[in-house]
Amino acid sequence: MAHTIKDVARLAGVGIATVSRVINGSPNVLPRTRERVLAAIEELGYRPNQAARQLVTARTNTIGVVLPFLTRPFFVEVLRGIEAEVAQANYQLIIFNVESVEQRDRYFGHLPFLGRLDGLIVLSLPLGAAELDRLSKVDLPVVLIDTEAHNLPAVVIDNETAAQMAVEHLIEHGHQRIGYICGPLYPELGISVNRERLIGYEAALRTHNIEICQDYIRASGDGREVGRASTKALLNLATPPTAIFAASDEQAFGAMDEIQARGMQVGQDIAVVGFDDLEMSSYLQLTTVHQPMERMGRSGARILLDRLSNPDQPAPRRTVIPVELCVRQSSVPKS
Amino acid sequence: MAHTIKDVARLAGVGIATVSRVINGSPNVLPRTRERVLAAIEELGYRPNQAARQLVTARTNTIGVVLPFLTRPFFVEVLRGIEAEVAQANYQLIIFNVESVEQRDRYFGHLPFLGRLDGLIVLSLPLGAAELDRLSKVDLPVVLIDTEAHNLPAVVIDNETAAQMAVEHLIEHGHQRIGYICGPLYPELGISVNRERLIGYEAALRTHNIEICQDYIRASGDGREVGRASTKALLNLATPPTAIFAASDEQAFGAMDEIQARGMQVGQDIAVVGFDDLEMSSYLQLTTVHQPMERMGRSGARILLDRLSNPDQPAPRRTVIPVELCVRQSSVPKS
DNA sequence: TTTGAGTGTGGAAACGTTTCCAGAGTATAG
DNA sequence: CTATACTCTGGAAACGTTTCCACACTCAAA
Repeated sequence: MAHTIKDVARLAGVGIATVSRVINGSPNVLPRTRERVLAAIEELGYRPNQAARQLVTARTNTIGVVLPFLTRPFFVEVLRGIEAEVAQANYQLIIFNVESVEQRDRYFGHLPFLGRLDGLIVLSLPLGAAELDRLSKVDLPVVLIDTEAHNLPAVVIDNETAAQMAVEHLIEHGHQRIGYICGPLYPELGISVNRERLIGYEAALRTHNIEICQDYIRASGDGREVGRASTKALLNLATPPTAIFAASDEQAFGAMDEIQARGMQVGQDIAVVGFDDLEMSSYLQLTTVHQPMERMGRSGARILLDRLSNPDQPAPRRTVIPVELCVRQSSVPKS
Repeated sequence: MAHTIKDVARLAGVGIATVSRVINGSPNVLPRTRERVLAAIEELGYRPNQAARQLVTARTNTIGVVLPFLTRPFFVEVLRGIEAEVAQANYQLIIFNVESVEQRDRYFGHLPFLGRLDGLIVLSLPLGAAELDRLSKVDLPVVLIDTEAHNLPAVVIDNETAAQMAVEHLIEHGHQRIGYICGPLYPELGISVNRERLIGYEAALRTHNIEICQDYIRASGDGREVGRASTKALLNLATPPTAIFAASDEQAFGAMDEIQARGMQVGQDIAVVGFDDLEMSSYLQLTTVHQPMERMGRSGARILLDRLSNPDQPAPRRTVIPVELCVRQSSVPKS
């Protein structure tokens, strides 16, 4: 059986309160007393029981993160940032992976993490009125990343402006017929980036008095293969676009696959711009909007941690992380 | 303030012990009593305090996973399998990401998770004598995935045999000069797959009386770019290999990059075989050893969970997950 | 010397559960 | 009608901490 604080107290010849003070770094302990206690702790290999500690302090030193599709690079990179920041602050990180509507509803319906968490990060998942309502009732500090909701602190990028920037880059390089490929505009889990980026795409065209052609907009599914299929459809049009803006790098990879499979040159014959800047994108020379994913994770985690150590101070309502366009050969071929 | 079991008991007009019995599904409760209690729980929105529960039961309902490089696809896929299985069993999952030797030593030196976990999964990280010693002292159930250690249950694949199979596939298709590219044989964290796969590579050659040429073996770093560099070195040899076996798909992608950059055809001019079977590998038509990553995660998690619910029954010492070779055009061009 | 503040310490209450134990009630067998 | 067994229930102990409170002591000021 593991030792308790009483064993330590007895061995050190002090009271349990003093041991507790030593453990928690209270200043009011005589140096020689502290040393005796530390020696006893060392000798017994004593470890404070976390459950007992939590029970009395009502803190768990744990934060949770709910995220969709643990497997997709974007979410993993953000998670990595969160993990780094959380570990550094000596908190634990519990993850809840959501891959279906039922799972999401299970988590937000039952809130199974309720007693176990000091705070929660929700990544990319939009929260509906029901979820917000339930969350607000239990007063658990929440921070959102890559999604927004009334009144909750959020770390986001400006998808509209970023997309507009990407499309304007294409326009500046002489393109007038620009396709947009993305995943479903209204996906099951309600993730809205594809919609927001569509708005930016349309804004760029409108600004330059280019007519918006519905045939150039293909919103179907996620992933590389679907991106390739969408591109195939675009290139089979009577008047195909000369440039393609993809709402994700994975889709853009698919576009490049299709272009190359047709014996055409990416950048030369058809320009491609993506969104995310995955590790592979620079290898493939894909022009893309760089999202600082790890930084978004760190930023969100930090906001939550700050709020935990400083409960009265309000968290910043909305933190916009700047993005930038990485211009590579897929849109501007080397001369 | 949140309600306690006492509030529920008072409202339902029963004792706290009865409420506890209802919560924990004890059979000896009169149906109408149970209903009164459930109604009270519902009305108050009562949730049992986890810390109090843990304190008295000495169980946390949480398992931890220590894994390196949260960002690499292989580890993420395995983690996903673990998460799925753990969530299904109504356990929480705490993750500890290790990206440096210091971090690993911090985790295994202090075992900061000690009081918070019912069990631990170690993914891919080899454990030294010191770590094993410490772990055995604290009697925390441990399961290893993709790594092995004296006496601890482990879920692994047979890297040697798998590599041998991959190389023999190349030999059968007429290749005699076969290169092997991989990450460092003795990396910082001690991960040993590259070494094991090298042994399989050598065994295949030896079996077919092919001389092992040290120039054909390039162990440098991880990732796609390094794979490309290794391939460049191989192809610049006076007598370059006609086939390349890469210890990871990421490395194989780099090899394909370099081959294509030289205007040669993958599969036609140089054959490439990888290891992992990432999502992208089928798109790129890469022949590769398929590792059922998610399944490995699930399998390891299940072994741990079984052991937790059944402490006396010994866990299977070594579970070997079968792998298979996925033959695609990178080694056998379509005719 | 007395007062007062300040420092170091220990005992005990409190946190919210689970579970042991005992008791009340009911049904069954002798 | 009593003895026995079984079911349902409630009180209270126990889990291992933190923290409140009280006490003893030291030292400086009055």
